[in-house]
Amino acid sequence: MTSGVRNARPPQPTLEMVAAEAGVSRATVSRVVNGSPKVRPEVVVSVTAAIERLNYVPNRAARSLASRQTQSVALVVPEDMTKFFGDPYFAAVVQGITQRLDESDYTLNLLVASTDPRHKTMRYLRAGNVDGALVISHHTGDNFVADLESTMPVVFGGRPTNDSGANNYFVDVDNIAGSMSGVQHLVDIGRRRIGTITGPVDMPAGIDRLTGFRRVLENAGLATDAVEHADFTASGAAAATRRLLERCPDIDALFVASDLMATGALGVLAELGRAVPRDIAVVAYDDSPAATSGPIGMTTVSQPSKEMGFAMADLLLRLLADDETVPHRNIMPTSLVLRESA
Amino acid sequence: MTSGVRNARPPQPTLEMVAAEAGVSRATVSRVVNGSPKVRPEVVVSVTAAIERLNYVPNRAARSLASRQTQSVALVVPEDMTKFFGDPYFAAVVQGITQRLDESDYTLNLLVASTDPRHKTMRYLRAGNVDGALVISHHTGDNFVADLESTMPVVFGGRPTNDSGANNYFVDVDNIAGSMSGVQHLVDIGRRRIGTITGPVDMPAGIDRLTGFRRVLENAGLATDAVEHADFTASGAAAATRRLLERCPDIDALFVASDLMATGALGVLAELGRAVPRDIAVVAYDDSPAATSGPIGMTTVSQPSKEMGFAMADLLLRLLADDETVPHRNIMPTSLVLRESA
DNA sequence: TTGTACGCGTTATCAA
DNA sequence: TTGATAACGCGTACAA
Repeated sequence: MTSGVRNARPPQPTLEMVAAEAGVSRATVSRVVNGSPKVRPEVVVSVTAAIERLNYVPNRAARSLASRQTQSVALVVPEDMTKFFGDPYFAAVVQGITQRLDESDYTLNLLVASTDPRHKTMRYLRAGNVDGALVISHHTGDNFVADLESTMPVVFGGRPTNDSGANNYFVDVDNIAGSMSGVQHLVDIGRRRIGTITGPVDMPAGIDRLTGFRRVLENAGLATDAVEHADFTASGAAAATRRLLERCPDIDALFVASDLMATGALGVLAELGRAVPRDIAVVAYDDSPAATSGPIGMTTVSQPSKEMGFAMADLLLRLLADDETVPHRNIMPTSLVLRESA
Repeated sequence: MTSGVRNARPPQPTLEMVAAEAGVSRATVSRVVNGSPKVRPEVVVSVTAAIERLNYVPNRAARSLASRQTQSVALVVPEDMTKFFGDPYFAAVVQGITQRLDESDYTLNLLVASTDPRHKTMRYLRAGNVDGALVISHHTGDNFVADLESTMPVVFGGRPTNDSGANNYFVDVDNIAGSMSGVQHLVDIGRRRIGTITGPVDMPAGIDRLTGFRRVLENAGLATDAVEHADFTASGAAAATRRLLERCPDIDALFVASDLMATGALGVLAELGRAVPRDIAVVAYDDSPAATSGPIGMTTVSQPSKEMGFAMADLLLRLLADDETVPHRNIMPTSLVLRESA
């Protein structure tokens, strides 16, 4: 009932207190905490007991200040929250990352911000909050990454847009080959008027999947004009699909650059009474949960999103451990998964 | 090309360096950085210039160690990643939280972990990484919160399960009243055999929404046996719906405790050829994007999820600022949104 | 194997 | 208004 009681929290125990409790020096306690081999077993036992008794947990700020490392890494996502939460692709990547990190002592800091990535986020990063960074979903305009790389090890998910120096570390799939396999399937089942809903053309994944689309159609001697751009969201894809059908009402197949966008496209097709796959066959990209959660299972280009997250984290951890043998790029395989939509 | 170059990153500038650059003492630079009013304007200018020149950013560990605060708060979610990313409810809450935090100097640390919330997460929290914590989606078994509260200010999203002391701070809606409004609507439109798919019964939101369901039916003199429990996931709800329809094939209405679960239920109903709302009217809960993204718009109990996140963050920030006037609970309003499903 | 002593980069308390 | 100087809690040479 007394006001002010709220802030009357007991101070956390310190190394000093544990040392006193165990009757040794701070240094010895520190050694025990950090698992140094050169401590007498009996001392380890008594110190450990003291730690338990006091419920001691090392202070991270002090530890980080002294050791010059934080034992945590950041995942930087230059998108807004709704996009981040809306696309199952991100969920899969994050899962893979945390899975790898859970095997280590590192913790993850999620930095989702399109609004002002260069200021608040960069400040946070440069303030020594993390030892390294993972960057996914970056766009051509995101030049903050250059600054970042001069500060700490960085691993990209997806080929960086500024990969000129080829000194970047990244995990990716061959988006061109992936989309080619999907579009080729549409050709193989006899479709001749094929359209596409692309991702943003300021992102490698958007560009490359469009390139694959064009390449297949050119090889097959088909028209490549049925193209509409979207933004990797369901609503954006829905609008793009409407535009495309208005401009090219005769298409008999559609390659959509992500599962999430395909849900939007399929919604419009259903609304307009175009039967899938009979009237229009649809191939998507990702093989995320979105591919199977709708009324009609999507034929889609499967990429190992979760494994990519895992690989990114693994790469970064090895970088942080000064592993000299890590390869700069890790290109993972895609495969076409056949379901109902095509 | 030289190996080892990777780690040749320039050291971050320190207060000391800025002081030398500006020709003043560390203390003065510190004052400028922290916006102290008692520094000569001309000195402020020259120090600021030096800071710019050196691209200085204060080291957080050192600052945190000295000031005994971190300027960051945690959002603790005792669920696994898939659940967290799968439910739009969480997205909305996180959005609200970040929105409030963006107006402040605090940053957010997301801690999502059902696997081992008491060990790694609690350790992280107790290591002084954050000044306060937000807890959402907590279950009866989550007794780690007691420890947490003895360490730092905590604000809950949803009435805490151990709210005996009534000393907790939380933001919530009246789940009983909310669900009552939804179920009453089903009664009002003439439905007489009403079932429900509940949330987990170890969570207040699950329990209370079930209580509201029972209360309305009892008031109306209707049977309350058509109840199946689920876990706030689409697939869990789908399975529960199948069980319910097998046991009570005669139901003409269904109250589902969340929008996400309703997507699962609606899928099963469609699959089984039960027309909605004609054969079975459906009322859901949340009014998240999931309520309008499917083929049939959901009639649902709307709760201000984003605003709740905002309010939680606001409450915590005021607690951290030693605001004595903050109320312990903030109960926000719900409203029934009528769409096609009922 | 253990303890002493210094340094990590800031904040905060004094004097000046 | 400014500048020494002592914390803050921990890691780690170095010495014992």
